[in-house]
Amino acid sequence: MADEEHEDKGGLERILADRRDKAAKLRTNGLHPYANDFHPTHTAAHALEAGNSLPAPAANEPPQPNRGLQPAALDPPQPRPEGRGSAEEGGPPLAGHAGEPPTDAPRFSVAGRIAALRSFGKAAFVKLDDRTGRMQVQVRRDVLPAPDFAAFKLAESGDFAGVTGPLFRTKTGEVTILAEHWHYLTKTLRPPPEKWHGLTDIETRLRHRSVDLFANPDVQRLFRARGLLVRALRDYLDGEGFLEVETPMLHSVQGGAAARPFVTHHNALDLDLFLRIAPELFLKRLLVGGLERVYELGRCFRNEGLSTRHNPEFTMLEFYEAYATCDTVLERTEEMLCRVDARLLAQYPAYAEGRTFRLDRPFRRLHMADAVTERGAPPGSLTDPAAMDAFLAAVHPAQRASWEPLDHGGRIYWLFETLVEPNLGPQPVFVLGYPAAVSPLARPNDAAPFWTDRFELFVGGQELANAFSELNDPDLQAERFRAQVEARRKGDAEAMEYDVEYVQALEHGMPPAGGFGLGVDRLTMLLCGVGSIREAILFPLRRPVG
RNA sequence: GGGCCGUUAGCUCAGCUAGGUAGAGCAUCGGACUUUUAAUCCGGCGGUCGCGAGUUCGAUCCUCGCACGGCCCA
Repeated sequence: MADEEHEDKGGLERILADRRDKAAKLRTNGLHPYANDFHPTHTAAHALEAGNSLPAPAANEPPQPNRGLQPAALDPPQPRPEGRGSAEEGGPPLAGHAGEPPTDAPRFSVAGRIAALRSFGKAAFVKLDDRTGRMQVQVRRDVLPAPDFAAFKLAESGDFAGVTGPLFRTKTGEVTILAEHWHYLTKTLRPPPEKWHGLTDIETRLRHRSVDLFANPDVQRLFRARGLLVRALRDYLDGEGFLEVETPMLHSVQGGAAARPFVTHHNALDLDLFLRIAPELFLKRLLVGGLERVYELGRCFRNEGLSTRHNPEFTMLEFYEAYATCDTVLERTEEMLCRVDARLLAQYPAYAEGRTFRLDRPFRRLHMADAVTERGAPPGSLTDPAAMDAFLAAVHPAQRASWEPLDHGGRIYWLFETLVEPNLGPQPVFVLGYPAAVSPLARPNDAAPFWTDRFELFVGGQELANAFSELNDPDLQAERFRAQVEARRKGDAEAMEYDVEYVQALEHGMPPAGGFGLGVDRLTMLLCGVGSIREAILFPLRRPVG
């Protein structure tokens, strides 16, 4: 059949043709190669739990634990009556092997993708993967009806199938379904990746995430963990009385962060729009409106380069809380992160291994002014621009081009980024007190208005969160916007635009508030030990093929 | 933008500092096999060696350029 018709064809082409032939043969046998008429009664994990009460095999070799995916969130095991499933009692054995189920044993219907298939001619072992794990199935010609066995013979790894039958333990102790019914569900045309090494090439993995997910259990686990993290963040904030909201992603004014935006166009209005770089200015309008505690978890877009830490679209959490301050937000940050991490580790304890940091409260606090002077900046340079200029000229002449255009506050922040940030170490640390010059939306410190009440949280040496007491003085905000506009005029493409409507909203009165922003992709990277943001995003931006 | 490394069968990789137009394992196909755990055994099929130039009698291999990717730096 296939081998003769297609023997002149090359590798992949041949494989596709052979598999299409099998699909055609299924149809010839009256079976649908893309059937959708099988209803599983159990997941793999549930069936395995049920099988745990089966007696261990009598064989000499010690029982082995079941292999396969770590089950995801599931109900606890159901207690089962004693004595069920024993090979020594019940109906007549189906064949001469130990550990076989009695005829009155309960039946389990499980469906999934064939992850492995070991055939012995008249019998076979099959591994079925579903969302909860991996279930072993034994297929035997003396058990299956003849049409089912014929259908099974056309199965290969990657296909989807459903089986029904009782549970038993193999001689090695693995809980297994003895298939009394084999139901073909989906024929796959493309072969799955190599069964031992899997799919490892990062480029292929990202371009074919669908394959990556079913071929690499770690990847599926990572995205389940990410989903859990997102849920835990929501649960925490919901529990604290925050309202989840959705604000525009299409902005007509660029603001809320220092970043270059994507530009798009609305045809009907003939209007250029920006994809949002941050939701901040809309969320704070909601405080003016009286919502008091709001958060948004959603996508932001920044037109920047790609790196192991940057994807042009990324997920950010921002929350705003009336009557909160930088200090109370800091406390909340510790609490939220510790609680979220505890939920992660309760379900996926392995993510604690290999960490270089511990989320133990309280996190270290470090004032930027102290951090910079500890690294050699003369204390006087923090208050005296001339002293700062002299210090930079003496110590960092080679980087003059990068610090010279900056104002005094900008130079302090430059020193922080240059001297301190690379040496923060892996443990969590709150860096407190940012110059107002680099914090156009933050409230100035009452005692020293050159500074703002702001912090950034660094963990694993990476910036994770940013928060501050919000600036709600409309006139001062207007002044800050004017400075941003001036910076844009001088060529700073990341500076904000003057947001007239936002200032007007502040003129209606925004309650004093604290605000917070967190990179969800980075949180995932950090807590799950992933080195690249591309790994933590299901479909990171790639250059199109061709 | 700069430096280094990579691109060989559907997948994972050898081969490249001996230049003689390709190998292994898995998958797949044919055969054997009713307790496997990367099953085993026997026999097949499968490749414009990333793309384009150059050197050479001859290039997967050497040289140059390009594309794509990875890591590091800015």
